[in-house]
Amino acid sequence: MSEHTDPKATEIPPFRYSVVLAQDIESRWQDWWDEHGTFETPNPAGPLADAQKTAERGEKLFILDMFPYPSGSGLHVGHPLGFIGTDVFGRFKRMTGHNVLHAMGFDAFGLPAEQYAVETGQHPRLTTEQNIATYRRQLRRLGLAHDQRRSVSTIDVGYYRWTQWIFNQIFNAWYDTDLQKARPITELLAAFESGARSTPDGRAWGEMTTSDQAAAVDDHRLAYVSDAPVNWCPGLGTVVANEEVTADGRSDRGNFPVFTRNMRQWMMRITTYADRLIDDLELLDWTDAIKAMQRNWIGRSSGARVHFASAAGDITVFTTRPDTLFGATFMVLAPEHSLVDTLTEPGQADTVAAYRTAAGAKKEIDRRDETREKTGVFTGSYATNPLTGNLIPIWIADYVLMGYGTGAIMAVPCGDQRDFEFATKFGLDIPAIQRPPQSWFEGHGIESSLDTSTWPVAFIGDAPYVNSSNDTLDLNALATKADGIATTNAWLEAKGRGEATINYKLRDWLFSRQRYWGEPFPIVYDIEGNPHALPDHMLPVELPETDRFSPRTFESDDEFSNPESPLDRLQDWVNVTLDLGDGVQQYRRDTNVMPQWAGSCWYELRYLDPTNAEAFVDPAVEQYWMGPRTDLRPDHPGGVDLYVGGVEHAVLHLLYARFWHKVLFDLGHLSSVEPYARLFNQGYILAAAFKDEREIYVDSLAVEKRQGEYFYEGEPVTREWGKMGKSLKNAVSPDELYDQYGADTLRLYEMAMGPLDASRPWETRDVVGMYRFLQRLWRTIADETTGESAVVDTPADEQTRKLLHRTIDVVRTEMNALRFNTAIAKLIELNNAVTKLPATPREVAEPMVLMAAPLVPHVAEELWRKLGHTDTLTYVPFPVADAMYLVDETIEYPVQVNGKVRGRVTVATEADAATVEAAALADDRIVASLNGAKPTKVIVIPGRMVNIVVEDTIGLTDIVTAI
RNA sequence: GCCCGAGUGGCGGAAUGGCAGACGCGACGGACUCAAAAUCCGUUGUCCGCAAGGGCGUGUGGGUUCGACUCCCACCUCGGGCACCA
Repeated sequence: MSEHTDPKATEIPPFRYSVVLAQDIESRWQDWWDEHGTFETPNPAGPLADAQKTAERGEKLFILDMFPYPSGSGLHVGHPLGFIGTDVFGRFKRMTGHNVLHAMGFDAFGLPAEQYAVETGQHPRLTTEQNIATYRRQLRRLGLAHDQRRSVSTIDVGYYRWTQWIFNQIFNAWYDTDLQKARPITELLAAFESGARSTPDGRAWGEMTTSDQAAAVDDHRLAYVSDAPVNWCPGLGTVVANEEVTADGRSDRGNFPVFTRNMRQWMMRITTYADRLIDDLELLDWTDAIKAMQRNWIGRSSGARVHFASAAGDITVFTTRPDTLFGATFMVLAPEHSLVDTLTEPGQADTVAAYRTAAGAKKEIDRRDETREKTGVFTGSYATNPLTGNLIPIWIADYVLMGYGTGAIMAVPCGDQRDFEFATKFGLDIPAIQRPPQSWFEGHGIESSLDTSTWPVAFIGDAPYVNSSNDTLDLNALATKADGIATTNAWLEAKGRGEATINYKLRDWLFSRQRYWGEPFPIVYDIEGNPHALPDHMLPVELPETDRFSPRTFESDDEFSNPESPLDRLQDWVNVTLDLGDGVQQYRRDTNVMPQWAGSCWYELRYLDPTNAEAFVDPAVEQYWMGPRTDLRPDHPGGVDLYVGGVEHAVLHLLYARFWHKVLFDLGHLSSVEPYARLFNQGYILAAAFKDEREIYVDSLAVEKRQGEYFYEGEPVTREWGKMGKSLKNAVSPDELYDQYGADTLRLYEMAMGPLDASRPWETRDVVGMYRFLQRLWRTIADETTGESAVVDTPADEQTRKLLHRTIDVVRTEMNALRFNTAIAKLIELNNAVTKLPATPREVAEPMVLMAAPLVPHVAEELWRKLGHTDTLTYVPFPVADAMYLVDETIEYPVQVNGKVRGRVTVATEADAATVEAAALADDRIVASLNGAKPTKVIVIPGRMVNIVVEDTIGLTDIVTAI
């Protein structure tokens, strides 16, 4: 001690776990792991193969994070929550005998990267690569145990070459509805040629022109060019998928208006997979919430198509209640329905035209302002109800949507609330066709009556039919809705007036974008405009270099502008001379690019075999990592063992990726039916955000708190909680935490603040608690003055040993279940107990370091070294509790009287119920509590507790009054 | 409107039929220091009580049970998703 010369110099011991020491430990171990390839995971075959190592490491386990989009603002502490969680789990599993595959790539094509590049005037490749470098640096400092050799980016030519290859697989496939699977298009062609399959118009194949033949085949492709209504977004200068349009008709990126326009675009026939995408959800270990969102998005409903005769020919409607057809008294078409022009009588032409214009314009304004008041106009025409033979008026109204069903409905006003409101407003007939139960009338406070003019609302449900018969069909005697539907469907089919069908909300996936920063299509068009997939040896089609990468955008409300693809400007690139088997010819390249979702549809597969130049993945490698685990469950679908990511991808990414995976499975390229066997949604990190009086967010870091009020530059601001991020100006960078505490503290805090699937508010001031714990843990094992090990080789006392083994037991269970917050609490308890010992016994120190290792790997490695070990602890077996120390010789039983704990007794562990009961009744405090009252019943739960039931509570009341 | 999920101290949270509030933050008290920071030790749901001890307490109201934060019914509040889907 030299306090006489410079007291301050000696105040902090030289080897205390300070942030300086933490940073030193962390950078040294990160370098060490890299140098030693610690986290390199062996494959069973291919370039990364090491059969011996694969066997040694144990059972395979594939852990996956939703890979990040490298944005220009870098990481904030909310991003790595899931990454840390999977890292802790992966490290734990490595120590319990698993060959863990864990890698991290980048989803780097797409609109935001391009927008960022446009804003900064730099080429998107440059900005994207810079952003990736920033992400890599920030992620590396977290000490994540990723196999760096497997880190792929969707923008790598070696990656998107295979994205293009997969596109061609999909293009060259069709869906066989009999076999319910995709098959190569060559098999369809063969079936047409042989006559096994009849052509669309019944002509013999040989009599068709080449162009007609091509069209017949193209009509079946799973990727196809279609001239159909799409979502045109002038503000972005591109079309977007249905899934990218918000409920109020705007783009989810940029919030620009979106217009429905017919355009020639690439589509993917995802609708053919609708049933399998719903049904196979059963096989997945996903939350019910996500499954419900997917089911809801696909929107399967069974019903019937019914054909109504009219002057313009048959009009087909879709209904889920064909049994209510007797009550259909009018028909409503969507304003955009193709038969509206034909059906409109001259006298109604002006009214109808005006309504259609207004309905079209309505899409441009914010739909939230729309009132729910029904509007509509009569066309002047009538259709025939096939059951009643009655002529029913045909109306148009915007409550009928062109995009669902057939864009036309039969209106049953007594049984559908919307139709009821419409009929009421326009004075149309509302005959009752069901007798609602008495309770329904009572619930609405009206007399039971079939006079619907007394009804306040439509009746929807199962009830006896009335007025539901004609000469050949009678529903009136049927008991249930199911019977009514089946009977009506049979009648419709027999008469050729309809058929049972299943309808879906899901639409085909609009797959092309008129932007620069994406995968080019591996497609060229011949002089007749027919698309041809480029053969494998012509892949990749590299994204051409240009400095004119900005898309042509338009005024956001310029509905009738037309998209201009940036690639269209590169005519030298567009026009090519190729030999595709028919001799050298002129072709034009497709100038669209794929949507951002393309690259994320299959990245997990490329992690498996990132350097394979012959195939997108080696089948043996895919089988090893993704093959169905029928040892776990007979119907296991295969796929990633644990997929962790945010709930925001519940529909888009997860639906698209499942679709591609199933196509590749059908075509024989994969052994797994589903890509992600288990999905875990981590919560968000929330942070306080502050708004000034203009409702504008202000920089959270500059907000001051005074007496419970918040101020920004002296002005009062209001606080709210939101997802951490740039837009709310409340992002906390991990760099700040590295500087203040180090990465281990950040990791530990993020895991300790709550369950992984719950959102939680970020509180920088709480972080210090985990920092203090690491200091105490360090001090338990290392001498703060010398930096040497402080553990002793004398055995631990019995009590400490028991605590250790109980901790091991719980920590193992909790880590397996991804409950890291409770595992951490147990480790803190153990360490706090050990702190009170005169010295730390090695038999406690070593397991404690190993248990902490998945959570705080850097400091754990350092302590492991201090304990005399020379290699990384990454593959050291995780401690196993000795059952011997999990039981005590005696147990303390809480003793309740009428459910309230009044005392406790200690008895031998093996004591039987009678002994425990006797001990409880003999306890002084219990005797006092009973105050002479006779127990009517004594419940002894072995190992748990005793409850004494006293019916006569006079004794107890006496005690209370005595006090 | 429909479909999910959640309501526990000042705060984050723990306990999934058996001792409510583990662990952490904050707060309060103490040690060290000239002092402060850092660190360490102790107390901390709430009310009554000098204390021993007791009352109350998991959004609200019922129910099941020897026993309910936990299970059931109804309601309230908050968060998320879908939304004129025929």
